[in-house]
Amino acid sequence: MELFEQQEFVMVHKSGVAGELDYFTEVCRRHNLKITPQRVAIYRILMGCSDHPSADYVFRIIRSDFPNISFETVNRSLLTFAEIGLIAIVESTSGVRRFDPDMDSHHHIHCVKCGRIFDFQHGDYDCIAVPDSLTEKFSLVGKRVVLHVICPDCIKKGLSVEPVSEKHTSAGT
Amino acid sequence: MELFEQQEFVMVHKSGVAGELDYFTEVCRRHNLKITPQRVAIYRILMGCSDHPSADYVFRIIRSDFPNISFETVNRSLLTFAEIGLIAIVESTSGVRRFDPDMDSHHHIHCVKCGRIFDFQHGDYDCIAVPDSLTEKFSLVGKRVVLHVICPDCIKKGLSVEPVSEKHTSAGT
DNA sequence: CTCTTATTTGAGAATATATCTATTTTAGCT
DNA sequence: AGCTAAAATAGATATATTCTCAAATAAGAG
Repeated sequence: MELFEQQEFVMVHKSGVAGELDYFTEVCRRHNLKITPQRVAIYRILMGCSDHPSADYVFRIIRSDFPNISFETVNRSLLTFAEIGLIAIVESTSGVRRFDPDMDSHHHIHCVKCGRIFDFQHGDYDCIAVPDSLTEKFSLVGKRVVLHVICPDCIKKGLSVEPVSEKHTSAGT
Repeated sequence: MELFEQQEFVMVHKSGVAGELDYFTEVCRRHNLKITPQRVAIYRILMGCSDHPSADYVFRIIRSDFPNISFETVNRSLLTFAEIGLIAIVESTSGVRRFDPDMDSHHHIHCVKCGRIFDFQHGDYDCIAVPDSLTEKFSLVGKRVVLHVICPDCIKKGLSVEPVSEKHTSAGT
């Protein structure tokens, strides 16, 4: 499962609802991964997400179509997808691993109270320069700005609110 | 445990080995937290870390001095310290919560292969502007640039290396 | 279209991580 | 020294992730 070569191909034909599955198929082929119904279903769900689903979230959604699928399959597929660059793993502070189906350049807002993560676009941030001293040592895969905030909901709730458990609260963004 | 007011005080007298415990004491007092031997020991360990320890890491270290301390105490103390702004919780992709004893402005390099997190300083990044449209809605607590890379070790190890388990591998940075 | 094989799936157990509860201990005040 | 609210502890529980291996199957070969 090579990770190095993926970058040059990313976004070849990702646009359009029809093209998404072609893209998925192509990337899987390139990495000698079989196209299974489970993987297709998982990928479809990811493409319908505008937030940052956890494995558990995907698992719960997919079960309505696919009652026998195992959590293990969902989780392993997500990790595999991340390895071949179909999706990303989001940096988070909540202790639950979250995935990001959006591979276009974007940035994140983390609420330090509730752990929610919001996406935002900002052209200025897309083109920040990375020092040569770093690119000499590290192979750069991506970059992003992360803002730590207290979100409007948590501001409303006031100062003494504990972070909520994210168990079973949709994808938790 | 108020989170809002902390910013203005950060770095009041943090410099110097001697000053660190004074600072700790002062912040605890301000938040009506008791100065217990356990908390002091945990804070000392944090101040000796140049990386991003997990609760488990701190727990294992502290046990050599403090054989009876419980994991619960360590974990709760770390969360408390984060709440009062003595340390930060680091965004990570490994599924293990990590803490950052360094509260000065700095940025992170995440290895997407092994999950290690490296700190770096870069003046240009410290002063990136945050759009008004965001600060109007969100209460800004901090900001940072996160670079996603493959680290030198993982480059050396080649393409087909799986992410290593971080169980018992020091603090895992 | 069928055979073959390496990959993938799924069930259950194991491990890792984090939190809760109830009880005992103690820091810090008087 | 005594009091009291806060904190520490042990143990149980909840949550999240990974492992193991037998059974199922995608995809290429014939």
